[in-house]
Amino acid sequence: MKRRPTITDVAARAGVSKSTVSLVLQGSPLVRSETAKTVRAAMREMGYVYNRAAATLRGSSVGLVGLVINDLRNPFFTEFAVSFQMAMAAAGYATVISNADEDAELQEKLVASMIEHGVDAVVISPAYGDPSSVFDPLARAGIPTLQVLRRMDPRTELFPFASFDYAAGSAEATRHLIASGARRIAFVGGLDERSITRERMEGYLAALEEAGLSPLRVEGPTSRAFGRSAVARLKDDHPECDAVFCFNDLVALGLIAGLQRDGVAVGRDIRVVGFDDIEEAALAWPDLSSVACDIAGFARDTAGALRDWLDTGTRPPAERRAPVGLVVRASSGGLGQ
Amino acid sequence: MKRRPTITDVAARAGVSKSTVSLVLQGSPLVRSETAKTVRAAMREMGYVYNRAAATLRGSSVGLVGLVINDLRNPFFTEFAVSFQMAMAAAGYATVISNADEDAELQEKLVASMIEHGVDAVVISPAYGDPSSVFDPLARAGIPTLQVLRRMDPRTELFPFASFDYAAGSAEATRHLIASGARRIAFVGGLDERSITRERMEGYLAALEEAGLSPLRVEGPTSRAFGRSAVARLKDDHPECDAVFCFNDLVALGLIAGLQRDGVAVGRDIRVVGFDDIEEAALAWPDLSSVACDIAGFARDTAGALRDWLDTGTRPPAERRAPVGLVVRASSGGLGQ
DNA sequence: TTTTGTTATTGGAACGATCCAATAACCTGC
DNA sequence: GCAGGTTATTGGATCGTTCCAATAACAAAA
Repeated sequence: MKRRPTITDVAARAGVSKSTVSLVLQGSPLVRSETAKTVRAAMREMGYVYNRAAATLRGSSVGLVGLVINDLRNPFFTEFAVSFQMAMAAAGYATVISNADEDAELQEKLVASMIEHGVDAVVISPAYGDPSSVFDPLARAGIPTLQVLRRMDPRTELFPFASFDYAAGSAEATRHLIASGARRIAFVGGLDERSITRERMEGYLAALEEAGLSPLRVEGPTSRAFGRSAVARLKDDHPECDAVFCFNDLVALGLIAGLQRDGVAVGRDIRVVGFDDIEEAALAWPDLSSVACDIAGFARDTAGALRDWLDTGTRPPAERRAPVGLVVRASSGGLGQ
Repeated sequence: MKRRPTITDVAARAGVSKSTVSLVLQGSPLVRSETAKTVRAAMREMGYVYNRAAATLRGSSVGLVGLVINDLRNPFFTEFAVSFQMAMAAAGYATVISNADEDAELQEKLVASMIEHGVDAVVISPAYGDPSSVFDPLARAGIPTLQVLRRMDPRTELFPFASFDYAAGSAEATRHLIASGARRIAFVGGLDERSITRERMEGYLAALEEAGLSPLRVEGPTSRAFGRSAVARLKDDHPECDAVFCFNDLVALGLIAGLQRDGVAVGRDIRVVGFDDIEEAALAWPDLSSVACDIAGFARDTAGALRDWLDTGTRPPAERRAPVGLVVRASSGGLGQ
C-alpha cells in the first residue's frame, strides 16, 4: 500500500511549487485562478487528502474540540452532545465525545488524552469529585474550557459556566401544581448534597413558602429505576401526598410506571410534573407535564459562544443561565385527560 | 502565554539529549533507570505534555478512531456509541463521534473530516444512500473500516459487517406470541424497502408460515411518535388483531401509550412485543417484552475486533451476527400481569 | 595494552504542512 | 526600452516528534 500523496506530489503533478499548492489549499487570492484550477485538478486525480497533523505542527488549529459528559446515557445529555457536535461540525470542527460515567479518575484520563491530541477547546459537564485534577491541566495547557450544566470548578472567570435557570423553572412548576389544587407536594429524586438538586429544589421551596405549604421529600438517584421504586417510599412516608414534582423526567416516568402498576390514576388521583421535557415526555401516556429546557438551542448557543471564543478571543460571560418554561400536559391534570 | 515545553526543553532541563527523552517517552529499556527518573521528574516539573501531532507526522498512530452513526439520538445507537467509546478509551484510543442524522451528504463531510484528522479506523452505521461517496475515500486512504448494525456497502470483504441475528430473534418472538394464544399478529413499524426491516420481518413471516397464519402489516417509521399514531391505523385496517410485534421498542412504547390512552389493556386485550430491549423496556408499565440485543457486549466485541485489526492486522470476518434472545415480560401476557 | 562486547546516549535527517522573504513575470506609462 | 509597480510564484526554514546510525562509556576477555 503506497503512502498518501502530499502537497509536494501534487505540486510535481501540477507543475508548480509546493508553496503554490499550499496557497491554493487556503484559498488565497494570490494565485492565478487558472493555476488554482490546475492544482485542484491534480489533487482530485491523485486523491490528495489534507494532512492536519502536519499543519498543526506549524501552529494552525487542529479543528478538534473535546466534549466530556458525566453521564452520556442520560438522554438529556445525549441530546446536548448530539446537538453540540452537529453545530460544531457545521463550523468545520470535529468533536471527540467522551463519557466520564461519573468517574473522576476516568475523566482525568480522558481530558489528558484530549490535551495530548491538541484539542482547540474543551466543553465539560464534570463528574463529581475534585475538580483540580482535570481543570488544572487544562489551565496549564491554555485550552479554552467551558463548564456546562454542572459547575464543579468555582473559577468561572477562567472556566465560564452555562446552564439553565433551574430555580425559576421549579418555582413555576410548583406554583402550577398549587394553582391546580395540590396541597401536599413532594419533591422526588436527586441527592441533597449536589448543587443541581439544591437549585431545582430552591424554586420548589420558595413557591411552597409563598403558599404557606410545607415540603415533602423523597431523596434518591435520578434514574428511571429509582422513580419506579420511589412509589413505595412515597406511600410509606407521605401517604397524604397529592402531587409530585420530580427531579427530572426519568424519575417522573419511572414513578408514573410504578403508580400505574398500583392502579393509581395519574393526573387525577395524583399529579406529576417532571423536569427537562425530554422527547419522551410528550409521547408517554399520560403525557408528562415538564419544565422544558431547550437543550438543542442551549447546545447551539454553547457552540456559538465557543466559536466566538476561538475565533475572536472573546471569552463568554462567567455565568449564563438559559430560560426554561413549564409545559403543561395530562400528568398534572392540566388537560382534560 | 508562553508556549508548551517540548522534549528539547525537557532534555535541556534534565541534562540529556532530546533522543533520550524520546526513548523515555516510549518506555524503552535502553535508558538507564536512573536517567529515566531524572527525565520524568523534569517533565513533571515543567508540565510537559506529549504532542501527538508531531509524532503522527513521523508515522506513529494518532490514537483516534472515528464513529459515524446514522441516528445518534436513538437510544439503541446511543448505547452502542457510549459503550464503544468507553471500550476504546480503555485501550488508549480517543473517539470522534458523529451523528450523520440520516443525511448522506452530511455523512460524507464527516467522514472526509475524519480522514483529514488521520483517524486510525472508522466504525460506521451508515445512513441510507449511495455508499460509494463515503466508502471509496476510506478505501483510498487505506483506513480500516467496519460497518455495524446496517450494511450499505456490499464489499464486506473490504468493510466487514457486524450486526445482530435479527431473523432468529423475530422468529422467536413470533413463536412466543403464537404459543401464548395469539392468532392475528401484526408487524408494526419499519419501512419495507430497508434491509433491516426485511431481516426483522423474515423470522416473523417464517414463524407465521409454520403455524399456518397470515401476516398483518402496518408500515411506517421507527419512532415513538409513529408507534403512538399506529394505534389508529391498526384499529382501522386490522380490527381483529390480537397481538403486535413491533419493529423496535420505541415503536412498541409509543404504541402502548396509544393503546392505554384508548383504554386497551396491554398484555390482556392485546399482546405487544418489541425489539432491542432498551433499558426503558424493563421499567415501563406494563413491562415490555422484547428481543434483547446485548448492545454493550456487541460494542465491546466490536471494539475488540477493531483493536485486533489495528494491532495485529487480522481483519475481522466479512460478516458477524451476534445472538439475540427474547425477554418475556408483562406486555405479552407472559407474566401474571 | 588492545580487542571485543554490551549498554547508554546522542546528532541529525526525516515527516508534511505553513509562511516569510526573495524572486519572477507581467503590466503600465513615459 | 526601461523604471516602477503590481501580481504570481517559489525556496527554505520551521514546528516537535521518531529513529537510524554513530559514538561514548565501561567491563570483561585476549
